[in-house]
Amino acid sequence: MPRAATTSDAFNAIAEPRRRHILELLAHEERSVSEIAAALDLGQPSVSKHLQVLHGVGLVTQRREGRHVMYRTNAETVRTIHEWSRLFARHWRGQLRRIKTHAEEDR
Amino acid sequence: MPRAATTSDAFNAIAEPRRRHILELLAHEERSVSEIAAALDLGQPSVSKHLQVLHGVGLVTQRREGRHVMYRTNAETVRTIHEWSRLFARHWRGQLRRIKTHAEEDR
DNA sequence: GTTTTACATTCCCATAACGGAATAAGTCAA
DNA sequence: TTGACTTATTCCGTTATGGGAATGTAAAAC
Repeated sequence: MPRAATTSDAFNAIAEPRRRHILELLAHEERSVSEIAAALDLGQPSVSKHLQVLHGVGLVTQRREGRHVMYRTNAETVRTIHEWSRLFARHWRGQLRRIKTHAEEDR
Repeated sequence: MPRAATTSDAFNAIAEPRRRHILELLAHEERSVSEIAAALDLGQPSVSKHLQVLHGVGLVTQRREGRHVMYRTNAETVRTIHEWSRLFARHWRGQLRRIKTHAEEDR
């Protein structure tokens, strides 16, 4: 059995460093494909393909604006990752601080 | 250029669903390789290889106990994932609730 | 030392990835 | 319609994967 497809879920999609960069770039503002390619110094086909992967798992939204297609991070899906990793929050730092920081880190 | 190695960082290591299961299983208590294999219904070689990947990126710790090797999740490394995903917390839920929940979710 | 138990490490193969080049497809302007 | 521009989709070659079987290594029991 080979590795799971990058489009199988958000966890596989964010395994690629360039896709994480794209998500960071699109977190605050919409960008077109060519803008992303310029910002990350990548070829346009590569960027398009990365965006299809991200869109496939719901990590970005897509909106056509004339000839351009504007992409933006869908933070709600990133939240899936956040929630999963939060399962381990109870074990961050030593056991002593657990009670003290429980309210903030276990939230 | 192929996909990044599963051992390149924690993001790549947790892309595999079975490795996430292992981390969940080892979050609260140490387990030996054979116990993990039994719990997840996987072959021993597969489990060993997954554990090497997880250990390589610091997601689990390793301790020999006689013939057994005990593994346990290293939550501190999972925290890396948590912190990255937290970058997007500002965009969870609508803009209106942002101020109200800022203290808890942006922490 | 020999046997048993517990893990780790090959070897194998089918599958999928990534980037780049080339090409296709969709949109607007004249 | 033709042409310019922006994005999407093949096609290609290189590389890594995950599982199973077989094998290697390490530690305890006898």
